[in-house]
Amino acid sequence: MARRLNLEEIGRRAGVSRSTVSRVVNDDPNVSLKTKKRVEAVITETGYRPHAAARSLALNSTDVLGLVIPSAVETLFADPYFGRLIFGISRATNEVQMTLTLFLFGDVPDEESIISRVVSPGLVDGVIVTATTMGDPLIDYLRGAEMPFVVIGRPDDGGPVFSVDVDNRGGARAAALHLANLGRRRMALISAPANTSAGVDRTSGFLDGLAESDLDLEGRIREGDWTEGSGRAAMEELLADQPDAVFAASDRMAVGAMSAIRAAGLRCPEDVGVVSFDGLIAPDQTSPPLTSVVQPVRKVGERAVKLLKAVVDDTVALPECIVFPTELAVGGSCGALPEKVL
Amino acid sequence: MARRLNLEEIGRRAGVSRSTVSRVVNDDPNVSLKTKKRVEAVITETGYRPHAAARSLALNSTDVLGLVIPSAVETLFADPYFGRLIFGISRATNEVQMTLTLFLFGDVPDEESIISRVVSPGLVDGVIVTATTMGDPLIDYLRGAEMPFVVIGRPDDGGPVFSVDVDNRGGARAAALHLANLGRRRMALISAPANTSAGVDRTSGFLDGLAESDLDLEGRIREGDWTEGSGRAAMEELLADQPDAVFAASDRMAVGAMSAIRAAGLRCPEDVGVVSFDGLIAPDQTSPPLTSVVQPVRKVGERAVKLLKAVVDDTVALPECIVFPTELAVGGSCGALPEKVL
DNA sequence: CTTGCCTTTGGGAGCGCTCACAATATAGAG
DNA sequence: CTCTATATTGTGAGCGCTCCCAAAGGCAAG
Repeated sequence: MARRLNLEEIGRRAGVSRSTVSRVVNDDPNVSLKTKKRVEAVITETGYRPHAAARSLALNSTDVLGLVIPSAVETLFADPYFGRLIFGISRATNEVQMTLTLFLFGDVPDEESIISRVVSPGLVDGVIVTATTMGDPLIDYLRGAEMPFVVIGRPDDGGPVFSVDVDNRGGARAAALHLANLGRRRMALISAPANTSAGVDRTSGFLDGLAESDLDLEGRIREGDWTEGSGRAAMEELLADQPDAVFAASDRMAVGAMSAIRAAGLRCPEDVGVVSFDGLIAPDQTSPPLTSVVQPVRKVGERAVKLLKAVVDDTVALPECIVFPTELAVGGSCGALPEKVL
Repeated sequence: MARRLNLEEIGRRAGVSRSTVSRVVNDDPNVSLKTKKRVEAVITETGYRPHAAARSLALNSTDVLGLVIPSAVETLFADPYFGRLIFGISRATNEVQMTLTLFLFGDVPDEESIISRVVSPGLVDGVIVTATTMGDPLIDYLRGAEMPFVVIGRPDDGGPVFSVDVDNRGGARAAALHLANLGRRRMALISAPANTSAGVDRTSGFLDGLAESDLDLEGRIREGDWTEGSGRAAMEELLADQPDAVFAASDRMAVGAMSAIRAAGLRCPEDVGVVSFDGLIAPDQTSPPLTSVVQPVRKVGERAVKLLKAVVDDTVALPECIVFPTELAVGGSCGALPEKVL
């Protein structure tokens, strides 16, 4: 009665052997049509489903991918970026008929136990790592455990890894050039944490663009922590230096900056132009709509999954770094009229 | 050389049997200290980690929980609710030393393949289901597959299920009473989708509160879809009826409503008071700060995990429905002075 | 020295699956 | 009708782990 449903049992009921049932389940063409029908009937009737763990053990492959976010403090999660990324990765994972498991680090005590699960064999076939900070030991753990992985972002050290990133530097540079073209001269920067590759790249890209325009920050720079609150605080300080434009390294920080500008009785874009990075805020969510460097978050997620699958299947030769271009989406916050979009 | 690391191999190197190594790995006290040390040394030295799938097969338990969100359209994901919920669940899962896998339904083609994975044995020990719509067949699939599950929200039909919910009805009622106490008389409602239990409960709770105050909506009701845009559109329509207050069934919709109020040249709270549900928006993110019915999202997630674990471990008798209370957090948007908080 | 008890260790079987290969059935050609 | 070639099915072994029980070792009491 309480006999566990397995290949043997299905075979018994259909009058065939375990192998034949296995063939049917796995769409092996070497089964006669008649047998196949019979077995399929029994499977539907019993509601049999193969045991995933047994399959994983035999195949030494789980069809599960992991997504590791080592610095998932709750505030960080308020950023729409992660929702979007998780969504994109999840979709792509579904598309290749795999399952996604999530490793979010809360506080330090978790860490060790999570890492040990991440790298333990037989749980996931490979992992996507994102939001790492410079010098994060996780990468080395993964290497040591021979767990296939793909990094979203730019890996910190020179070691060869597979990675998917966006052109943070180019995007930030475009933001600077755009503001310079609009005649802004006293620009300010709300940068992202310098212990992340995105933070570093966006800052240096913005400085590149300024330099090309013969401009300089002259100290009008504050580091935020991706949050709206930090953007607001940074802007409040920066306003003392009377900038005529500000580049915030993330949408959330830009929203904070805009509220600080408004609170100071200044107008955006007339008094202070704002350009941000991410492109995740819908035009009708801020007024004026944010001009932002758009990064293709979903594409990044999808590409990361495809790349990881290739790494797992060993169908890719050398570590490759894929970099997606970014694009400036002009709203009203920078002072350009939407009609004047290049 | 390329000998796979397993219990047998570790045992060979430590001069003991696979059973002894297993005992060491699982902290079985029946091992002499000397042996234990020796085995542990080999384990550290080799970086051995037990094979999760093999373990799962032998134990018939995976230590993995699933989180199923069957209606994860991308827009839905823009709501801070899900980020918060996923975070809470993830933390709680880590705390009990388990792993979380995510089943997000994208579009319909995914569905079947995802469901079949959700209910397939050996992948997860149980699942938490949230954001279901009325009549979602998923619940029946889970029942049929004998997969332990816990629903977040109120299950649609009468069938006995384990569930964790918040007091949507009581919270919405409190919102109505609060506004009525402040002297508002022409209230409007931006409701959440009527095919969700939260939508239904928040609407009926609000109506309860109005009735107790001898008030009526008189048709000033529009259904939103949780998004900011839908809140804005709903408010634009409702303004024609000149309401003096509005209750939006979610924070996001309230933010949309506030922007519609502002766009119409009206003031909040003076002309139209606003109360929302969720309590996920920081006070400094809107001006004036939102008065909102706070639901303990993280607690809900944590409780769901604990309950599911109890169901999986079979340490709980009858299906129980846990309902968390909600609490009105008074900001400025309703017209009450923060000092006047009851 | 023997006996019995408790601690510690080892070996067999089995979890449900896949794979390789052997065995059988089927069919077509001679 | 026999013989091979091919299509189809069954069997054994093994993936790495846990559990159960038997075997071995240690120790104190008789």
